[in-house]
Amino acid sequence: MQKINTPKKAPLSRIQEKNRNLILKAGLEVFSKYGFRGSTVDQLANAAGMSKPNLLYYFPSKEAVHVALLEQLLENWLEPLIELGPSTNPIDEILVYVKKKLAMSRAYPLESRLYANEILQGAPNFSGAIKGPLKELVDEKAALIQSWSDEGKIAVVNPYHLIFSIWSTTQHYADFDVQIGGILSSDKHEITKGAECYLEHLFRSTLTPKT
Amino acid sequence: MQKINTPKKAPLSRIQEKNRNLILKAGLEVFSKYGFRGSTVDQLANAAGMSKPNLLYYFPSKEAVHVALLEQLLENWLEPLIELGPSTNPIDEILVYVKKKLAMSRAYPLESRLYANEILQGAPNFSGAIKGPLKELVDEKAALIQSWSDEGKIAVVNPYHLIFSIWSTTQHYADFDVQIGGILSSDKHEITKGAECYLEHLFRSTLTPKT
DNA sequence: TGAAAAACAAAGCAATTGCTCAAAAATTAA
DNA sequence: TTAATTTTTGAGCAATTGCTTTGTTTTTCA
Repeated sequence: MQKINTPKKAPLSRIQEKNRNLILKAGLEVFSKYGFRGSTVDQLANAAGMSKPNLLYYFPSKEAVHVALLEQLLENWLEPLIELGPSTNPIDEILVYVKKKLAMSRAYPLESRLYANEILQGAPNFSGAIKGPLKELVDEKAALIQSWSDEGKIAVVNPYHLIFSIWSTTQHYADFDVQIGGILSSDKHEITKGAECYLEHLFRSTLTPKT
Repeated sequence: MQKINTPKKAPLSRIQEKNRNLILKAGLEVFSKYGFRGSTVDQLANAAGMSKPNLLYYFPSKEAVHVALLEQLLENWLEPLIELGPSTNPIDEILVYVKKKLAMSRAYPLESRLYANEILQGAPNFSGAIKGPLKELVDEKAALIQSWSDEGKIAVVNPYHLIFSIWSTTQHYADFDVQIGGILSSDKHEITKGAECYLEHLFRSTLTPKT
């Protein structure tokens, strides 16, 4: 099959590459903090260190920056779940997924908040991705988890709600960061260690079958 | 001690009562969907069914509506946790709390999203409440849970992270509603039942001490 | 080196923002 | 009824919004 449908893809000069990245980085900072409607092109341009018309020279509109960010986000978001696969030790396999998600919350809190903002506002630019690739992937992995459950290798749990609880507990440390920091006085590293230890216990005891 | 510090508290006429409530209801709808910065006074006035100047006759500014909502929110928010108290059966006591939180997510999704929006944006109008009343309450309940843990009545868990995981898993069903609805095809009632059943298992197995 | 192309930004556009003003309408109290 | 008070709004304010126009500067490459 030939690359027929690829629209003319000018190969991006060095300076284009650099500026697009600056803009996307700025967009991540601003959109993740204020949401799409609460962010302004002025803020984006300031954060990117360039003039407003120059920003709009690289992206046709504020929305285009947002969409580009969301598209890029989806890949990273799906990746750890994609890696969840058949294993002789399903419990550990799932726990590895939990730890990857927690590590991502810690390494990419802005991305997590960008995602949370988009979903909170009704996913106006993301509902396609949710009902498409995301749903497909989750269905596939839920079936895998269900089979482990059927074989008695893990406890009987609803695989969808299991996945939701993994998402919510791990992302919570990024999205509700301010709240957690206000309640716990420990430093970030301490919190992450506590979270990892707790979540390990939480999901291990849930997944371990009753003998 | 006399009520000396009470500022002049005009007792609100019937019409004031009605219109303030209309505005707060409108504010809940709009702010929970778009966040503070993404919402406009026009939207508020429209949703409240009154003219813009009339809305600003009852609240001095857009921010005043937002603050009033957040203040009201804090009480409802704390209530279920306040009710968590000494019990001969700590595990069930905690599970009751989980169910109350889940029920609140289902009954008041807009409130949950309003709260999530505020935290996501760095809690500009809420950090006082977090570091004050919220932290105090959580500290108190964490100590209670810790004592149960020390006495061997529940498993050894970090009580703070336990509470965070209860918050995150239950609120997830309100805040990420759109995502869940996109992945699960079941109706709302079915989802809530599944969630309740799953969370019961999740926290019961986590809290049950190893014999 | 020089001409074509790409990158940039000052100024400005109509529309929208949060909010005010002045005056009209509705309600209340005498 | 009438006068005082409360409630409501059309019009409009300066500032900000997303984006364009227009032209200048910089880079590319022959």
